[in-house]
Amino acid sequence: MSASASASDTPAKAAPRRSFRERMHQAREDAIITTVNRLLAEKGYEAMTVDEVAAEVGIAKASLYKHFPSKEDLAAAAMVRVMERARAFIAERRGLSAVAPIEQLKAVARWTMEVQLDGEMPSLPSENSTLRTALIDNKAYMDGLMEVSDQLGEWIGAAQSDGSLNPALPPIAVLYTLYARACDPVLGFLKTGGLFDREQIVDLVLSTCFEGLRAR
Amino acid sequence: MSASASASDTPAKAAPRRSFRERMHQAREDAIITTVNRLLAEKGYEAMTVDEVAAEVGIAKASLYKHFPSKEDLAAAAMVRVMERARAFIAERRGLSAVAPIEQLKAVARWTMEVQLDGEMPSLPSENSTLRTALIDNKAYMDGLMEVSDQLGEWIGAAQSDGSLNPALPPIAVLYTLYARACDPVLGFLKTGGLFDREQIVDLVLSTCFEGLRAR
DNA sequence: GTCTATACACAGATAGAC
DNA sequence: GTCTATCTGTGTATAGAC
Repeated sequence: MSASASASDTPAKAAPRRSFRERMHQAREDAIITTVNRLLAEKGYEAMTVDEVAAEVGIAKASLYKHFPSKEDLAAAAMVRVMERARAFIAERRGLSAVAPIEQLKAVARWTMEVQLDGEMPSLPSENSTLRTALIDNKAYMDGLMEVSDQLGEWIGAAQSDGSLNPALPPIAVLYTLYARACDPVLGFLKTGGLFDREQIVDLVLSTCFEGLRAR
Repeated sequence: MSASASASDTPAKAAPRRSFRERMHQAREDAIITTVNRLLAEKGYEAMTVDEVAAEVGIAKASLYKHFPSKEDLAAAAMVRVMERARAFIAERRGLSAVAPIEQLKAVARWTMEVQLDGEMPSLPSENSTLRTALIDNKAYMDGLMEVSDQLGEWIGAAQSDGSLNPALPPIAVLYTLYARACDPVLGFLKTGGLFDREQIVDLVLSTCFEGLRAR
């Protein structure tokens, strides 16, 4: 209804102009999600406050609520975006068909750990949080999770078939182990220690993950 | 001053009677810590409320604050007790001098994971929480942590010397990797999946930890 | 030391003007 | 959609009687 109020736009340019506004809108929401993402990575869902988010983004709290109806949706949006990034990364790797499956899995684990080290991995408090249930009801998140899991599952199966990945391990356990790298506290511990640089830390944890602690 | 008000006690029995009261006091605090421990494991520090603790223990919130001056102290007490349990476990294992060092490390990792699976491992939110700083100022906790780390460090060094543990890994990285088993989300994931029983889960994660994902 | 009742602060969420 | 101002619930912590 109010859409035709300012209908004096030239028909040819109507679409671009609305597109521009939507781009602005999208950019604002992107900035919000980026902030939420960082805060979620730093302090977790419970400790993050909406006031804080609004302050860091530089807008009023009420404005935030025009974009996202609740704190849960705010956090869920951040989780969805990370899942999208993961999907994009995997889709890109998928093109490299010459790479061995186990190397693909290592690449994904490495990417996950780098994201966490960069403070961009919103770690959800492992057990029963209100956020958990919200995510389960979030179609975008669950779809992304399923797609990522499917692709990883393929690589896991292939790696077990070609003998590079331990065939005795249930694929689901391997999948969970890879996901767990996203919130592995060892990365933060080693980073705080200050003895190793970013690449060394990732290499170390990647080694313990795939090669194990025991000598070979 | 008021201590001598009811000084009609027979001198011989004075100590036992005060001991009894202290036992009651200790038992109450133990019950509190047990509840805190469980809630901390279930929902984490931020999500746990003092009201909840009081309700589950079955006493008034004000009474709780007579035992522990703040929520942080409450949580810290639970962390200290777990650390004490770890120290006790390690001290016990220390007596088994015939056991290979790497088996000692595995035993500790196994114990840690079992405690977590039993919902008795209060996982502190990995990053900067108010609880973290409180623990650093807690002498009992830090002393326990140091002692545990020292003993594990000895076993790690011995295991690397006898060639069972990968000598290329920095001991500190091994230590952190073992500590990380206390909050490994893979345990909970596999438990929720319902496909494996408790022992299978522990064996699986212990295997991925020491043997790695890659085939040997 | 235990209770009931309450102070105090702050978080999530809204109202309503512009 | 953005703002200021506010409502409402809830959480930590205390007061004060017993």
